[in-house]
Amino acid sequence: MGRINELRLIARVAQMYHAEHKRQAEIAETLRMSQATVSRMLKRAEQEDIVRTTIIPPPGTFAELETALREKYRLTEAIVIDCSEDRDGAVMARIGEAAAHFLEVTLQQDEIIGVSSWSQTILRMVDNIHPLKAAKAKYIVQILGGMGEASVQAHATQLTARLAKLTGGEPRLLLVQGITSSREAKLVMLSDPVVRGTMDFFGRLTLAVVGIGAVEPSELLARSGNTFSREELAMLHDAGAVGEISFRFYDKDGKPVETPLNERVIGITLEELRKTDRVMALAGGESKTAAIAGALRLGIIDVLVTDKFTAARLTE
Amino acid sequence: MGRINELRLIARVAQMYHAEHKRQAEIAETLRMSQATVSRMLKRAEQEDIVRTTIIPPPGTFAELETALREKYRLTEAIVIDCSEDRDGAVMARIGEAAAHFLEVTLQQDEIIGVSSWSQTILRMVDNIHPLKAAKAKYIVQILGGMGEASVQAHATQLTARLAKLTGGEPRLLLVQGITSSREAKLVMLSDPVVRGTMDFFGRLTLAVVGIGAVEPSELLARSGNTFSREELAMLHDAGAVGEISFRFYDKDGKPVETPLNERVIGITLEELRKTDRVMALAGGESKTAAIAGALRLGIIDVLVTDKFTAARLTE
DNA sequence: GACGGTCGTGAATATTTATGCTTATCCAGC
DNA sequence: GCTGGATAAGCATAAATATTCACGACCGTC
Repeated sequence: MGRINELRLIARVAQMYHAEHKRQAEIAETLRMSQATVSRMLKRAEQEDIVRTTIIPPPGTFAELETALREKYRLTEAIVIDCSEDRDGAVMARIGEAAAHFLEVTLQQDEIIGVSSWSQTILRMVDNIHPLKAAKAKYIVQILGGMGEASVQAHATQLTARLAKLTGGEPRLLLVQGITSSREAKLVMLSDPVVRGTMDFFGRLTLAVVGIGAVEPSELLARSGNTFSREELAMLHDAGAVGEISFRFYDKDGKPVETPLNERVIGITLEELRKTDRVMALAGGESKTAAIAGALRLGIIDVLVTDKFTAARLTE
Repeated sequence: MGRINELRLIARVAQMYHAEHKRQAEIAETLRMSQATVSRMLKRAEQEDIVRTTIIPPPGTFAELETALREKYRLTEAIVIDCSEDRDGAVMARIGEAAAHFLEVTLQQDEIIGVSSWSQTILRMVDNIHPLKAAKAKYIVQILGGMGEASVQAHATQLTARLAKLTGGEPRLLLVQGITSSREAKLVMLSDPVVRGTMDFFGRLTLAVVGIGAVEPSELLARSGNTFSREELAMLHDAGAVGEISFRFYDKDGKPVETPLNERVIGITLEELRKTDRVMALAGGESKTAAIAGALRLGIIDVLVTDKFTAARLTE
């Protein structure tokens, strides 16, 4: 009896507020009640489902997949990009682009950014960064040594330097092999004060941008030439390794896989990544699905940028 | 290219804000941007139609009709009530109930309320007023003399007194005939200081609650007995009178109709009503449609309470 | 390549909204 | 009929949100 009149009034208040864009104080005056009452009525309007707010995701975005990813893997943020097909080149480009935009918008003053500089996807990200959007980074730190021959290494260096320039930061390069030939060789490298200087930043990063690699013999071999021995590959495989970040391996449950190989890598460790404020991972593609799933279970990734097909597989 | 990423982010912010009920400051922190930017993004989300707010009128309410009425007749407020059929008794009861609720909610401290105390609908309103809702009225003023025989007059007096009691105000009665037998008789009545005292309030009302009467010989005669002469009725008719408020007549365009009858009425004038802060009219029913339409065109009514059928006819 | 206009930003601040507190009333149970 | 707890209101004020401001970068013209 009284309820219908009450609801009518609430609906009217909601209409004035939401549709006619009147201030609560104005509504209160028109309807001769206090602003507090109007505020409370608006709250009730939501409870009674008289006003309903719908979020319509813009076409080409995948809010649902993102939410599912965030919730399943406890991410701060997930970015899922559209792509017509699984073709790797296109996917990487789109991931890089989205990551670039996100980075630009969320970049803070004086960040210390670590970048895993040999990933193709990260390269695409740097390609797409719009030079400087107000905030300036402090240092751009290369968090993994170079790969393969000198000319390829130069690429990595350039990427880091370019990112540094675009963000206004100072580059901190790691001019050594990412994977040394032996434990001893690594120790020699580490004796270089410049190398140590760069590596000192690993524990002080405010943001790390990393790629995720799959553990498939073919891929690893293709990428790194003969850096891995047949035994090492077998060892990784036996230990259940499914992927790597900065050549630190882990299994499908997100448990780090310790092998002697660790001793040969010059790059950030998973522990150091864990201590980093924000870790942003860029990866997509069918072949990397297991690697990404494992990486997410490590619990060190805050932001994932991937494609819709991979996202769908990850949330299954 | 960049736009899709931008929209994605806006949608994400909108989701966090509207669906997850996070504060802007919290969103800003999560996404490493300023609260100002979040606020701006939310505004853009509305512009881009990424968030859409819908007001769902509760069943049994008629927001559209109300809006149409408000706009067509420039009302502050229109209240349209549901009723299954045009049966007058039921309609009056519902109108009275709705008016009572509105009055309760919008009643201010120390109002001086004028009430046209012989309308059946207003009687139903008073019946439905929930005794006192915080605010107390100052005076309840009877704005039209009594009608017909003494026993009926007592009714009117009681209504005013009851409303006074319910609202905590002091009643100001008008213990005279609403329509005197002649101009001279009226002057005699007006010489009574008590009557004058009540009438002095007519110009100081903060709220007037009035009924609207149709000009149909049958109805007028039925209601008022033989108070009108055949000549007067003819005069009203010739002048195009379609309705009355407090026995002040007007035509279909909302132009007051001046006849010698005016000289015999003891009650508030249209001019006095015009000066009143809020004038609330209660009326519904097929037969009163023209009278209501004319009344609304007078431009003195702020709030109309009516039924859905009448509202529909009025907005045609 | 310098110049004015536009745009977008964060910090500070103004405005608007939500809420804690107090009071008054109502209702249920005694 | 009286008391205790619940409810709802307004006021004052805290909290949240919008806007102003000043500044720096970008862009198209000269």
